[in-house]
Amino acid sequence: MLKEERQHSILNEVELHNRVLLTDLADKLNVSVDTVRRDVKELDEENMLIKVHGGAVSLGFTNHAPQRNNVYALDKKIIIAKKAISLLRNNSVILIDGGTTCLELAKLLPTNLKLTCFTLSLPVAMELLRKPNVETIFIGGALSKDSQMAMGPSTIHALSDIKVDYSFIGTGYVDPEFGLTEFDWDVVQTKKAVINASKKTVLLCISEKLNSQHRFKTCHLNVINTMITELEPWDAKLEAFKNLNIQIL
Amino acid sequence: MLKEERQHSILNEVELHNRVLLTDLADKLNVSVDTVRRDVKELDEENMLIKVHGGAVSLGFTNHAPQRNNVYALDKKIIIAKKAISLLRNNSVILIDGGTTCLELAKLLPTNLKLTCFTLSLPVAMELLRKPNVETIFIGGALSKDSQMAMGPSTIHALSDIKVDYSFIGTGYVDPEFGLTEFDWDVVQTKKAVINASKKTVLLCISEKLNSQHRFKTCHLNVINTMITELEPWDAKLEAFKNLNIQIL
DNA sequence: TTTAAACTTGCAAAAAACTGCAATTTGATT
DNA sequence: AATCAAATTGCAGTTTTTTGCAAGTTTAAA
Repeated sequence: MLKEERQHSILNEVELHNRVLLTDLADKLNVSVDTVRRDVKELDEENMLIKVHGGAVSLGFTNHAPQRNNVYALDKKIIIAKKAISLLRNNSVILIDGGTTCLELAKLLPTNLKLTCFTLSLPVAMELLRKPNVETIFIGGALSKDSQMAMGPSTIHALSDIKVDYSFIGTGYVDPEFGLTEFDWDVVQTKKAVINASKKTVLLCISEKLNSQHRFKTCHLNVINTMITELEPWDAKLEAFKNLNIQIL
Repeated sequence: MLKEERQHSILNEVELHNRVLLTDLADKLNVSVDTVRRDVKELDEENMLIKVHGGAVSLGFTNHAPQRNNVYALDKKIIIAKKAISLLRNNSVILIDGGTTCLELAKLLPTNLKLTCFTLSLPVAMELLRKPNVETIFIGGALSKDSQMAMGPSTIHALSDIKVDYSFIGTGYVDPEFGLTEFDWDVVQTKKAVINASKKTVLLCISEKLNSQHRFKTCHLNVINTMITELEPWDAKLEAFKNLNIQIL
C-alpha cells in the first residue's frame, strides 16, 4: 500500500468521525502504530488535520486556520508601514513598489482611505484589491519569478506616462555615501523609472540595510525625499543620514 | 511497444484505480522498473498524474493540496484544462484570460513546457510564475476587484500591440445563436481586445454554460476557432454547436 | 502518586530512487 | 543504402526513504 493511499484513508477517517485513535488506524491499515504516527505528524504539518495525544482531530472541529507568514523582521516592517501610512491623505495618488516591507504597507492601508494606487508587484496588487476604497492599477510588463514584480523595458515605458504624488519603494542596500544599490541590474533600471514617475519618493528600509551596498546603483540618497526606518529619529545609526537633506521618520 | 503507448496505458491505469505501483506497471508492461519510473516522472512533470514514493496517484486523489480549493465543478475544469494543454507546443506564445477554468489551465501547465505567456489575471500570473519554463508578461491596467483582472482602456490599448498564437478565454454565457455574452460591459470590451490580439482563440467552457445568454455580447461564435468543454465530442448537448465551423474538443 | 499508554529517538533492514554508463533503437541526412 | 547523432532502455552501484522495533521519556487519567 502506498503512503499516499494510507494518508488519504486517514484523512477520510478523520473527516468522517472528527476524531481517530492511532491504534485504531494502525489496526485498520495493517501497519505499525509508529507508521501511523508518522503519517499523522506529516498531515498535521501540512495542516490537513490536527494531531493530538493518542490520535487526531479534524480541522473543522477546532478553529485552527493558521496561515503563518514567515517574514523576516515583520514587526519592524509593520512599524515602518504605519509611519508611511501617516503621510497619506484621501485621494492621494501613490505607487507601491514590491518587497515585503511594501507588501506590509499595502496590507495595513486603512479601509476607509480613498486612494489611487499603482503597483508593479503581484502580491501588493492582491492586497490592494481587498481595500474597498482603493483603485488599483497594475503597471504591466515581464514578470520576474523571484520578486513577483513587473520589470524591464515595457514596464519602464509604461511608467513614463505616470506622475504620482508619492512612491513608496524598498531597496536592497542603502549607504549614506553611495545611496541606494541593488544586486540586480533590471531592478535598478525599473526603480529609476519609478522614481522618475513620482513627485516625491519615500524609501522604506529596515535598519539592517543601513550602511550596506552592492554593485548596481539606483540613485543617490538626495533623490529620495523621505526615508522611513523602524528606528526612533534620534537613533545613532541614523546620524550619517541626517546631513543629506532628507526627511527621516 | 512505443513510449507513447506505454504512457497512455499508465494514465489509464491511474485514472481507473486512482493509484498504481511502479512494480505492477513494470510487470504488466514488460519493461524494467526504471523505464516505468522515467515514464511516470515525465507524466508527473506534465501534470497528468502525481508521482509518489513507490508509484503514482491520480490528480484528484492527492492530499497534497494544502488549501483545498472550493471551485465549482473543479473536475470538469481539470478535464478542459488538459484538453487545452494538448494544443500547446514548445515556444508557443499564448494569452490566458481570467476565471477559474483558465486558472486551472495555468496551474496544470507542464513544468517542462517552454512558453511565453501573457495574462490579465492576477491569480493566473501567480500560477505562471511557478512554472520554471514559462516567461510571464502581465498586461497592465486598472484592476477589477471582483475578477482580479486588468481591464478597461489602458489594458485594451496594451493589447493592441500584441498578437499571440493562441488565446484561451472564458465566458460568462455562450449560446450557439447569440455567441458569447457577459453581464459586464467592461469585460466585453476587454475580451474583444483579447480576441483581436490572437491568431487563434480558444474558448474554455463547462457544459453548464452552454445555451445561456446575458445582456452584452462579446462576439459571435464564428470568431472562435476552438471550443473546449468537458463533454465527449459526440455528446448531444454539443449538437447545436457543430454547424458553426469551429473545432470542438 | 501511580501506572499504563503514548511519545521520542536512534537504529537497521528492505524497498525505492537516483546516477552514470553502455547497448540498442530510432530518425534524419547525405 | 550508409552513417551519424539523438533518444531510449536496462543494468549496476550508491544514496535516500520507508518502516518496524527497542530503549528511554513524557503524558494523562485513575
